[in-house]
Amino acid sequence: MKNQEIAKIFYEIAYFLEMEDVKFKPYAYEKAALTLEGLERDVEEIYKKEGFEGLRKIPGIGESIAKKIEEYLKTGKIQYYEEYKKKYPINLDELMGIEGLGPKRMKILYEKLGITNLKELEEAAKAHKIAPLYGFGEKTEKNILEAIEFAKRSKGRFLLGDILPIVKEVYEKLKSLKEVERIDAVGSIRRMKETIGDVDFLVISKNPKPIMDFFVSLPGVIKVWGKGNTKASVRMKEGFDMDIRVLPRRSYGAALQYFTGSKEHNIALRKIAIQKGLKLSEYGLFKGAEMIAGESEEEIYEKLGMDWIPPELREDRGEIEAALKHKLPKIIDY
DNA sequence: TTGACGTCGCATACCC
DNA sequence: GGGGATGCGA
DNA sequence: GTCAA
Repeated sequence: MKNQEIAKIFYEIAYFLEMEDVKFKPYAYEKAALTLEGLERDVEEIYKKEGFEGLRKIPGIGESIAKKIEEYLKTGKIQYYEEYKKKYPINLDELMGIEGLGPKRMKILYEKLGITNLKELEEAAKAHKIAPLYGFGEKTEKNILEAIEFAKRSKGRFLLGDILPIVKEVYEKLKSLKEVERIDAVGSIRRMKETIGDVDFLVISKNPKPIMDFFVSLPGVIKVWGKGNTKASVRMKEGFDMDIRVLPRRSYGAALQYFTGSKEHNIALRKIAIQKGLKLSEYGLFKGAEMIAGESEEEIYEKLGMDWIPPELREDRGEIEAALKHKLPKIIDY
């Protein structure tokens, strides 16, 4: 199955293009990569049976990207990618995962300091070579060092079973605050995925300040990434991150829907909205400037002509088609 | 052939 | 110290 | 670079 190998190359091409500030091509390559990853069929098999035209039928894959897939299947390489690797001989496997370090700053680090891997990045940061660079500073240098420590220890995803007890405890504490009118844990934790990247809480409140203060000083918080009036983010001692957002009641359902995801599910929903002449965002479902749904998830799905979809099914793997036909499978409850 | 491709909060560095 | 710009993450 | 208008 070559899908994953090719997807990885496309992600890296997207990163190279972002380094050069090319507009929108990164988006195209990322979309193609994402499609390949989620594809049931093996591209090699598609190509054998249906040839170039078969590849072109895959959504998000046009003339140019199909050619590159063909080239990879025939030769095991993609010239376009090889040239970028030559131009920027960087270990993206290691460096793409460093939080807070994106393509723009990576380019500067490579060009000014010749940094190509994690080890070199760490040495440069420890020797205080990074802070004086244009666009960097003391704070950024320190953040990079912390991000390296984190990347070394974990791969950034956590088992649901490991963090669920901690999240439940935090949830109960927040819920007991008098300023909290409602609270939900969303994201992959609400979808009950086996692995969780980070934890998201949504809150309704008219007085967010005390909630934010409480949140960033919870026991187990080892770092505050940021804290404002509507949004805060922390790292827990177990190594995972938690975010909290405060929202108005009128758009809470839309936010629940949006932040529960998955990303693929949301993209598919937005498309349905557009087909109906509507616009779906984290703020609500709109007909022109008028909000026609937003306070509850149920009304959003209803106005889109479908049954409410349980979070566990929201992966854009057929659940939307089923909900439009009102033929969702029942989830076994216990 | 041409326009859209999400958008926003936060932190940070830069400029005045 | 304030204010618009940029990078990043979501 | 891809899609849809």
